[in-house]
Amino acid sequence: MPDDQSPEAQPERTQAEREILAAAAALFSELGFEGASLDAVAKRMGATKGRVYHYFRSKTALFCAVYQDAMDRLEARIAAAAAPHAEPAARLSAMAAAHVAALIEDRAAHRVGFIGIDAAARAAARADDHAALEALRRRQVSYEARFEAAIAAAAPAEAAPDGTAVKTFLLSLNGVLFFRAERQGARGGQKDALARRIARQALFGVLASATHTEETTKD
Amino acid sequence: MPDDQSPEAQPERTQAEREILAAAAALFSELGFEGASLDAVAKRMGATKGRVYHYFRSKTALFCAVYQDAMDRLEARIAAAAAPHAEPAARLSAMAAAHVAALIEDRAAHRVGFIGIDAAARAAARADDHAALEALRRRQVSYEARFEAAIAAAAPAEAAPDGTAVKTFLLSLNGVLFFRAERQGARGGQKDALARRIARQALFGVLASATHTEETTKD
DNA sequence: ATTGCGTCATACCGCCGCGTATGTATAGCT
DNA sequence: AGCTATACATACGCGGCGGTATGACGCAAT
Repeated sequence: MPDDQSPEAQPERTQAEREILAAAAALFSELGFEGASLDAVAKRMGATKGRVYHYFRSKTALFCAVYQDAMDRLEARIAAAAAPHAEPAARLSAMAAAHVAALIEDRAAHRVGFIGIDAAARAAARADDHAALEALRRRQVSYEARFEAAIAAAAPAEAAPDGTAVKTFLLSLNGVLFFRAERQGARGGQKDALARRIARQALFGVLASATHTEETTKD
Repeated sequence: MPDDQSPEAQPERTQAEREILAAAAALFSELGFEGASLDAVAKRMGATKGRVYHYFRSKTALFCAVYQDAMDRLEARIAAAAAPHAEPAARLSAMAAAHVAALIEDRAAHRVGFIGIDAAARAAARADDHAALEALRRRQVSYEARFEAAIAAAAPAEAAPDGTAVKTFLLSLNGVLFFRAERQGARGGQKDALARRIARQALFGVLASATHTEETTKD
């Protein structure tokens, strides 16, 4: 079995590859996986489809490359943000803020993965494309598991949030991907402040809701 | 000018229409607007495309009908849930729980509107389709404004949540649409309990986060 | 019986988009 | 100078899908 699907070893991208990936991320983000045609991706770079197919086997492979690079950068940032904190609550807070900040920058690539991965899986014909998409899904799951563990560590031991609460928490963080890109041109400090505000709101939700659970059952 | 686009007066749907709408809601929800073909919708009912086009002008019109009916039911439930409560906090809590409960049932139709409305707008060619989609968007906005007002009424007056907090709150509620349909076959009581838990988590997030705002700015 | 209308099914057109096959220009190597 | 590999552009095949045109079948009214 060839190990050409090694999910970690992506030594470097060519400038030509990065240009294609940037155009693909932008168009996949705007129009979705099915809505964005490879001709449109190529035209965005002033090129034609032959160039895209020279570097990527299929539309699905291009999709996977976009999201895989985004996950590389995201995981690096999360690891860097979580490392200096030993206190569980501070760790979780830093992770959440770093997660949202990473989504704000790199917005296009993360919209791609969050919204279009199902569509890509349906359109995939080749077996290796399916395998690459499945690897990406597993990577999403393991990434979310890291947050689940951080939440469990930060929450009071007698009232750990359940799976639904964790999913709701993560969706609150990922909600920035759906915000209209109107105020996209904010300063770096603005973005960090926005990320921290969203992270705090989501954190209050999980922790507080789990603390005194099943109290106000009646309206 | 004919007033056949009256957004409120939908006297009744035929049985044949309801069957088409149900099939369309299911397929649009599973495959998205672009991924679901009208042939597939028809085949799901054991019919052909001619039947669909006999009752709906276009694919976009079918899409709009699905979501419009769902919004009719949703707004009716919200109004019924909010009516008996005069206390702002209780009102908001009841509205949020009713919203999530309505999304859990009617899941397919609401996934359609939440996920596929942009794709439908891009694919729309006819002018009346664009007008119908625009009306649906305005309806979404006015619906969310109702929650925004309810939040402002329930929050302490000196710290009203801003637009970002409100959007994050609504996305937390709408997160159920993204949950995998694995545990879909839950009892009615289970669904209500799930809806209340999600609503409580989202509520704790907005209100608590807004109350002592900008406190833990540093990690 | 005939006419007309509602209710579909069937057949077909046109377009678009993925993928491929082929040509071409440039750079590097010998 | 030739030979080869890289890096594209161009052109085409082919299937799928939205939309339309046409026809068939039943039923109700006359």
